[in-house]
Amino acid sequence: MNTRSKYKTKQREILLGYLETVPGVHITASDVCEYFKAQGAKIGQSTVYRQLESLVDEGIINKYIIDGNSPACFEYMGADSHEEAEVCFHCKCEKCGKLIHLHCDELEDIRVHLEQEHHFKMDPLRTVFYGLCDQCS
Amino acid sequence: MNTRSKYKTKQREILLGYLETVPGVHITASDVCEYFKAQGAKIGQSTVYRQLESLVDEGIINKYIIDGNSPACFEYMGADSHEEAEVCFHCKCEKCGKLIHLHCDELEDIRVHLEQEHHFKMDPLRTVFYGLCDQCS
DNA sequence: TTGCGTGCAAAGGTTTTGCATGGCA
DNA sequence: TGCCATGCAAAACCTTTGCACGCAA
Repeated sequence: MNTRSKYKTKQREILLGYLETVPGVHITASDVCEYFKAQGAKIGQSTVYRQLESLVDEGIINKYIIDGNSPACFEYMGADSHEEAEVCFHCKCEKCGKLIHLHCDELEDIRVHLEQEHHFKMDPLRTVFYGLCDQCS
Repeated sequence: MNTRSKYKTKQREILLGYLETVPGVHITASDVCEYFKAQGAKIGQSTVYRQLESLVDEGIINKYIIDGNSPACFEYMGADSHEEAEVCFHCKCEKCGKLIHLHCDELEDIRVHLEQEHHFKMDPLRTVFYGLCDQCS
């Protein structure tokens, strides 16, 4: 998975450094671009997209597609994430659009249940629970 | 949910008539446009998008986003899906696109769990489990 | 030196929107 | 008649791509 040859460029270092400061937070590509701009670092958006894609391939960050029109979200998983890191589930409020991420054993159970009883390998990265959040319901 | 006032326009009727002929098949917005073109019916793409959105709101069709860049898929769920019928969960295979309908108590439990423990009112009509089906995994 | 990474600009494709017109109730 | 739906075109949006240059190893 991370056998691909990788140069250690300045851009990659800055990006990784930033992501490490926001673990468990959802970041969009344009968030990253704006952070770079605020830092005075001039980095093309193509580079941002390409680096993010690489980091996803390497398993260092995860990519979430919450809904088709809003931009994809990325989340730092830690450099050691290939070691069975904690899985995260997502709930999206249909009214206010808030995104909630849950770390919950009970939800983990249903993944096992789906696989064992229904032979369906659920992908937590892609699955989003839609509904109404606390305030909106 | 389906209290919204709705005119019964010709375009809506044709669209619904088409969708009913392809239950369990995933259709894109441009598929619909091409179907209309083949039928000789001149219907703007804005109308297609707006009608599809309405039908999703009414629970008559479901919308699936397989990946952020390819177009969204729609699927006919049946006109009676809003009648508190049996609650049905959906699993979508990311590889072959197959859609699986599940009636399962254990899945029903997580809905209760999400509401009681996490104060999140999950919407089963909208929520789709993404992953790999039996054959594809 | 090799060839991957970068940056800019432009393209790509899907979906949304503004506004005048048409059609349902 | 009142209001919603339609249609056209243009815009918006995120993301990808082509190509020349720069930089890591």
